[in-house]
Amino acid sequence: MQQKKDASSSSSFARDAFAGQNTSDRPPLVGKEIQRLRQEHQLTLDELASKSGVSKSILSQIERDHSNPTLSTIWRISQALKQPLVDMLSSGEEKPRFEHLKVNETPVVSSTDGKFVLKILGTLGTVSTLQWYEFKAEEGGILESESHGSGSLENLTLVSGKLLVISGTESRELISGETLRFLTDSPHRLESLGPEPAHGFMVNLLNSNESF
Amino acid sequence: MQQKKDASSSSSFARDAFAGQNTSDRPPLVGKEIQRLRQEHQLTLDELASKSGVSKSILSQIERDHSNPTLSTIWRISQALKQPLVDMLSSGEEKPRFEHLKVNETPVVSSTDGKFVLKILGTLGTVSTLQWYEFKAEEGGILESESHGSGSLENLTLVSGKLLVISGTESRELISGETLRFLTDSPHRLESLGPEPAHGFMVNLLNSNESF
DNA sequence: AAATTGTGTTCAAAATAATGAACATTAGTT
DNA sequence: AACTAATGTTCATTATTTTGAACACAATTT
Repeated sequence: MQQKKDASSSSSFARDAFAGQNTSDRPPLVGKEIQRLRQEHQLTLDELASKSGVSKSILSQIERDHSNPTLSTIWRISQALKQPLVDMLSSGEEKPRFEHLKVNETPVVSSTDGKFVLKILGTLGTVSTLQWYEFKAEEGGILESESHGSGSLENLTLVSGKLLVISGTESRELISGETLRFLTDSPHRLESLGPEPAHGFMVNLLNSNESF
Repeated sequence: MQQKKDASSSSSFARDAFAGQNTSDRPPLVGKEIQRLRQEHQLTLDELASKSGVSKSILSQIERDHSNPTLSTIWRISQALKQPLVDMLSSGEEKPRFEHLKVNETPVVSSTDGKFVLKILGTLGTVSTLQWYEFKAEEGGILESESHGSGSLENLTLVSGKLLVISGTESRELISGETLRFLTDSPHRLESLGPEPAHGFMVNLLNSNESF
């Protein structure tokens, strides 16, 4: 279907009015940043076009935030400008100093029987993979996990209750206040021994070397 | 112009064969990561579709890397999953290149009056620098810290009590069950507001060079 | 000043991302 | 097993991005 695109007033992507600032309720505006980088490298649109393989015309539009670029387009531009893709996006995106997760916003994972509940407190996937959780498990609650990959490490700290940890053929019993680190390169299992519910904190370091 | 899109063999975006790993000569494959996050939040495609405003069908294709999403599409998904856009992209992207790691500067954690107690649960200094703690602070307990370096991030989860967090000029009040992440590239301060003692977990990512 | 060259913008056409509905598949019940 | 409900995939259509060529404009040269 053919339609006007560039006419100044009729683009459904028109956010020209906001071009100055990202108010965090819209996708980041990458135009300014791309233009800045291009000029920093002293490239013309033509030159960047041939370096990146992205057409000159769309570059022009992207720089003016008249187009909503595709992931692959952004990526090709970032390559040509030797700039980590992520930096290009984050520059325009305002970085909230605080990220405040309210109680009901914290993602929760629970075992099939609902007796073992994990609250996902945070993740970091950039370098190696890191995730941390708060867990609560009533008596008998069981959490079974597959291997997290070779070199992966799990760190448990028990605040209250009693917890049985089995990894591979070995097992340990944790009591309140203790911390246990163990390899999770094989299936493993946590079980709340009760009688009071197990409560604690878990930090997982996933070794993402090669596959994931 | 009309053309087949989804037929398994004929997409110009077809990189299915490479789906396992990003060799950094292609745009990042976000599918796996998006799917992981969606499942972590226990959402179905329908649910994520309505939360994000992105159609179910394109979500399905994006998760399988059969489509080359638009910036705004990725952004809407990241919003619905409460995940910084940048993290979603970087996870699949750059492999753990070895970046120059600064010497592990252990932060000076000063427990001013002894009312604020930090238990060091673990550290990881090899990759990026990571430390985690359990803390307990009776009413009025104050923890003041210097900057941990630019790009450093602190993650607090409060299990019980009430906590006031001040970083730079901003401040937040945390209540039981909430999580707060904030930049610690400037001096910051935690204060237990009581009356019951503040108890929680803290994860510090020091100078994790990637903006979050 | 006219011509030329360099640079960014717009146009019509082609490619493809996004949508909503229909379809397929699995999981759970009667 | 047959039905149903829930979830994911594919289809036909629509909306948009992307492209290459033509255009406009400014700066420099002759």
